[in-house]
Amino acid sequence: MAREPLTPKGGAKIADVARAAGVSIMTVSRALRGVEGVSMAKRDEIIALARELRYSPSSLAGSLAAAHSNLIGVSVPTLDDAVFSEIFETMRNAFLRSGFQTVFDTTDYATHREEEWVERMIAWRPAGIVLSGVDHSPRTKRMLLRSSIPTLEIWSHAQDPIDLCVGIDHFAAGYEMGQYLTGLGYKRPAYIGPRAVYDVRAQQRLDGLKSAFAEMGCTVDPCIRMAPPLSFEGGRLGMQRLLEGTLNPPDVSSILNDHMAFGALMECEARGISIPKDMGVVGFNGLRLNSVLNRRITTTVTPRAQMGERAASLLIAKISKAATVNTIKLPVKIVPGETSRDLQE
Amino acid sequence: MAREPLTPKGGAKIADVARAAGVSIMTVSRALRGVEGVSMAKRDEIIALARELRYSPSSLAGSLAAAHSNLIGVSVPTLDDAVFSEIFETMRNAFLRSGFQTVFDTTDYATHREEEWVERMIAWRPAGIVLSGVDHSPRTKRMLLRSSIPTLEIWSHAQDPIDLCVGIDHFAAGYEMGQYLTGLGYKRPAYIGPRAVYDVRAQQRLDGLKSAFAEMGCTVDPCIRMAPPLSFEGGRLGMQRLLEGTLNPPDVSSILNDHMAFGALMECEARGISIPKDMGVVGFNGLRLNSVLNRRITTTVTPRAQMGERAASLLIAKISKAATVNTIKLPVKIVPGETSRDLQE
DNA sequence: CTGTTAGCGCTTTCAC
DNA sequence: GTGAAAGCGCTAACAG
Repeated sequence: MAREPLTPKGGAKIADVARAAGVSIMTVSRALRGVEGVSMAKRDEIIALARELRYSPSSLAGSLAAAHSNLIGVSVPTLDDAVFSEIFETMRNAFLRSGFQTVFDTTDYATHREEEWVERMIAWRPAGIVLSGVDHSPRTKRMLLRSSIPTLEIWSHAQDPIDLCVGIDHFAAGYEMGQYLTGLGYKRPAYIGPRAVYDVRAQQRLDGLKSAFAEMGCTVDPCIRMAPPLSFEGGRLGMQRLLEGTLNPPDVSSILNDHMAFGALMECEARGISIPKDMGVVGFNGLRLNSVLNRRITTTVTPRAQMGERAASLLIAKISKAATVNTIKLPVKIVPGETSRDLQE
Repeated sequence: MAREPLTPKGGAKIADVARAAGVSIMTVSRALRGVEGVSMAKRDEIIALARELRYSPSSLAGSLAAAHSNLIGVSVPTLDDAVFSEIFETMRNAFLRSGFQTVFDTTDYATHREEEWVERMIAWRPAGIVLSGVDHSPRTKRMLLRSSIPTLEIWSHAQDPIDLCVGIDHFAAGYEMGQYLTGLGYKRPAYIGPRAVYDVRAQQRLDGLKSAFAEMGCTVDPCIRMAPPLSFEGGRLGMQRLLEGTLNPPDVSSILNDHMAFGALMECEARGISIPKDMGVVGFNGLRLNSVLNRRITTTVTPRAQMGERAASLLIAKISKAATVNTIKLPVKIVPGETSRDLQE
């Protein structure tokens, strides 16, 4: 057994601390974990000694022996989108407060990447797993279900959650925006977004939008499909494509998110198209950028921070086997800006 | 020993697979890890059997026994800043390609949070650790040094790296921008950024800027110090404060990053201040937003993707004990936009 | 190519 | 309050 010891530079192990303190290994273990059953005096002495010996407990050994870890795995499609970095940040903070360590990966909206990640993650026996943004492969679902690891889906209010779910109703959000726009008198909407397979939630919103317009006998056309990154540049490029591809521009453009919508506005500005006079533009999410614009983009504000908060507490509750609901649906809010107007006026 | 087994739902362990295959545990271990020393036939059979039994290997047990894990810990100050999410994303991808799993946390620029994170991280005996954006506490350095875990500092070109380092020279970057601006004839610069203690790198850039202006007998004043989030809103608010606090506005404002600079531009627009006629504005980083603006912000482009790439390969090289350099300094590039002009013309 | 032995560093259980 | 024994699930080392 001549292999290098796992502990840094052959650093102190629990046995070394025990020897130094003249107590058993178990007493050290209890003292360091703050578990009942050690006299105050001994505890303090042991803690001081451990520090002196620069003892660093091995989470690997600890979790293996204890049959549970404090790891929580979180998967998001991308950090490129401000939405997911906000949701993620809130969750991570909440988990940290409860003593959990977040392990994390991005999937680029690819279900097979998510599947591989779930498999790797399960191998670490985490306390919980959070999935977001994409639909999951059947194998992903199966693995998760069998693992009996508490699992939470965030962002979309799933109709058929694996376990727990916190999110918004994307179809309804799209529908509401559609109603708002038809209410203003818009009749020839266009759409700029990702390819359908790429982002299921976006597609659900588009379906909602279409549905609302269909009630007024209108179709959403054209639907410009962009490749990632779906941010500023994608929006500008999308609008360029939209305008160049038609002789009869739409009266309103619904765009995947506020950042893309901003890019689109820049393209309009460059072409001398006046918004909202010549065309309406609406985004999605209510991102921070919007708050500094002198002419704000009409958008649907999503409750990202709240979502992260609620998701974290729901998952933590489940991990500690507290009884709770399984599903939370959060509301969105349409916030009119100066990129749309009432056509009847 | 009546505790619940760690394996999901009492799932199969390596011994179960061995029994089913009629071979020893070691043969299964070798077959599943793809290690030399198992006949093709047996290997395929074992793999099929493992799949059938839904065997999920425990990374906990595996890493403990093997005395190393495939975890890499990465700490960034914040994901709010597009810069760090880009660097992080590139690194994470590179690590993944090499079979490493990224564990991650944000520190909000707080050295004590970084210190706590490093302590937790070391407990997992990761293959490597990446630190970014902040100066480290003495205890953080000591822990890392003693742990003998390969450590890489990214973003800043540290003068005294713990181990490996990939970054830019922030002082030089600030100085270069200062020279560029004095060259254009600017004489009364102002600055909008974070508090000095908050972000050491930003302070270094400011020092460089000051230094260049000092050579022309000019001082950078006022320096507006904002609290986070240092994004769009912070920039707008900062410019508001700057303009309201003086009767004699600066001839150029150097702003922490492009997003803040954009916010500042919005404030100028609202007040009827024409940029660059009445005042110059420069940002930092060359963020994506800039690429869609019709009037781009003069900025310093930083090589984020390259930084992440180089950092990952350097750390991986060190982990596999390949000989390499310890430090890489990357160049930045000033890209003039339409928010500054030559005052001599 | 395959198996046996001896742990990795810690926590559980149970006895004192 | 404290300790001894018995693993957690896996891999390194060595012997065939």
